[in-house]
Amino acid sequence: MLKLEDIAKLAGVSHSTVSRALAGSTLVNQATRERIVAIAHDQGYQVNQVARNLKLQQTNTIGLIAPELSNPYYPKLVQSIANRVGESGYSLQLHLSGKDQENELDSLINLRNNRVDGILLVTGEHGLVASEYATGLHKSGMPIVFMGWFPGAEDFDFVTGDDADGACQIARHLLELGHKNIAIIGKPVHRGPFDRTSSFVSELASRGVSIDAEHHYEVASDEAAILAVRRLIHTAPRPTAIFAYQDSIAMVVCKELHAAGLRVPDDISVIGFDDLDIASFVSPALTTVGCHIDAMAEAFVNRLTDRISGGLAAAQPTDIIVPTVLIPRQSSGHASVTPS
Amino acid sequence: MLKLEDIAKLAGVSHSTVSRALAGSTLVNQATRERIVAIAHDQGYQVNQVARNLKLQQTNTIGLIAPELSNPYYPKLVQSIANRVGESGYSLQLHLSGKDQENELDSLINLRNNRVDGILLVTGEHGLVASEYATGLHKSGMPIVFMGWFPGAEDFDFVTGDDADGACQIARHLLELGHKNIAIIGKPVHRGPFDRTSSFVSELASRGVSIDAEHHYEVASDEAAILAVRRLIHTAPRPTAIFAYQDSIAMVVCKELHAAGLRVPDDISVIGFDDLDIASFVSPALTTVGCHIDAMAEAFVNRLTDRISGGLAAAQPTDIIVPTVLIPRQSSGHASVTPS
DNA sequence: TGTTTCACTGCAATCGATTGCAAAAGCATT
DNA sequence: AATGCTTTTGCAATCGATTGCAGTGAAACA
Repeated sequence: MLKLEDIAKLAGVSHSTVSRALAGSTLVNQATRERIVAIAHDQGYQVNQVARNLKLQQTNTIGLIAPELSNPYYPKLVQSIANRVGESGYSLQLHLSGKDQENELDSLINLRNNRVDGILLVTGEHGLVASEYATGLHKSGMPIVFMGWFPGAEDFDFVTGDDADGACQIARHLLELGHKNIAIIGKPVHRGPFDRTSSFVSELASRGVSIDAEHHYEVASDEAAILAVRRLIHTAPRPTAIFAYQDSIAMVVCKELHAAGLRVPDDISVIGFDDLDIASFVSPALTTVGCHIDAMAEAFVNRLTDRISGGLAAAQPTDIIVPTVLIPRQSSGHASVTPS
Repeated sequence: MLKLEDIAKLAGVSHSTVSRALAGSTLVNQATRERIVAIAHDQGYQVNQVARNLKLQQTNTIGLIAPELSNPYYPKLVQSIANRVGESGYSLQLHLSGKDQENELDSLINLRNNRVDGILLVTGEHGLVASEYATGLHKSGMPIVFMGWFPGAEDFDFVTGDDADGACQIARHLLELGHKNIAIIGKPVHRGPFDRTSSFVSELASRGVSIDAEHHYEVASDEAAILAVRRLIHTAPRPTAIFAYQDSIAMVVCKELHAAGLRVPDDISVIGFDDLDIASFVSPALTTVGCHIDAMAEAFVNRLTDRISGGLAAAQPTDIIVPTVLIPRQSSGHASVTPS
């Protein structure tokens, strides 16, 4: 592997001059520079980034920690992020923290040891698991931007979709369709000011509709969601609509309703959350809420690169809330008048 | 950020001794070593990998190039690979080469400049785009392992699923179900000895069934697949089964058949390829062929790490063929006797 | 011709680790 | 106490870049 020294010998100059020439410095004679550049090009010289990183104390690398790729929401996000990171001239070091984010701490340590210039941390359902270490790292000057909300997120830069508003939109959508008897299959997580379930409930409440306690489930797995559906459909009166915490649950719900001989949306409407690509493929296509994920990824990455370049060094941490929109498809319809 | 020198001062020894102590070398007195390790731990010292990488001429980083994450096949693969890479103690640098692998060359250059220890290159439909550069890089000693087949793949280590056998299994499955009038919606790519379409055709031929030319489409997009379906269903006699090149196409096909009022599998059977997670979610659940992706990822990563550690330095490039299995679900059934 | 100026170029330090080799220290043996 | 042998430690080179500072040479001016 060629180094500066080798090019220097060929050009009959010192390695310093080669370094300057390749960097396009005006400190080197134009003729000399062109000659050096030509030689370097001929020889296929490429800078050794490792050495460069050590000297410059920066790596042009951004670390990304995301929980997993099995949940189809994340690949979509990671794809967008990777594209933006690449466009910004950084390399991406990817760490999957695991479904329960159990590797989050290790990932952070690893990224720190590798001296990445900044970290994008996508928190999952468990919030910020390695919060102590992350806080220390952040305080010691490592730029970190979070995606998702967790208690204490306000101390950092973070980006999130406006899930609360999305949930309100769903609530209004269902009310407009005449639903009054609505069930929730949520998750046992609470995202504070961005919580889907509580926003949904309070929006309904503000319009005079309340959720029956036996129509409100918090499920931690697909299996639990199936059980919830089985119990829900035997309550009387049966709910005419189900709000599922996320598309992946909504899909399971639809499947189970179908298995039970109920038609969606004729007998029961189902609405999800996230706008997964698959949501439009299932039958019936899922009514859902989502936000423009590219916009979200762009805000995410830009905020980090701004922090890295120091332009925002002194600025207070801020949150970026990306709007969500309702995407009505086939799984939601008018409330059935006579639940059979 | 603390460095060896700092710990050395605190311990009253030289930085060399600290380095050795932390590496667990026996060249340092046990008592001294324990004292140093304790101090380093108290101070939260972590080695600077960048400096270490420069000195050791290795980065403990593996580069992964994959086309994209929009096609749901890749996230599944990337997840498995990332897990294996992590378990092996390497970091992962991810590059998405784009749907048409247009960034493949840039990604390779970047990985080389960052001196990754080895490269996992997942080729897409376009084969190896940056073949000249990749070949040169490989010859110059960079370990590279490929996933997927392309002309010339035999010169490298590569891993692939046994698509040819999978296609044969589909052929036999359809024959057993009594299908004789079968259509193909393939892709205009040819994967040589692992080609799905040609294996499918020849397996059928060897059992006395041939494909009508007007029942054989090569489509490059979902839209083209839809058009193909529209034309297929108006041919007489209408085919009783469709073999789709991949699950994502099969799903589109099902959707379009449904829209045309045809029932799957009662009127037409549909079989895909890849065993995407979604395949079991769509209705009807898709009969498909897949291989154990974890096994494939493991073989992929292990081969690379073996090359890196030099154990296989002299060994000839070899291919690893991962078996595929048929997964019969609901989208395939007995041939309809009287196509309406 | 001697001096000043300015455009280039090279020397050498630096980034933070690892490691061969030499030196020092410890200990036993005579 | 002198010698020899081990064990332990430190010096200094090295990895391959970047860059402040000093030095060179030529042109310009007196």
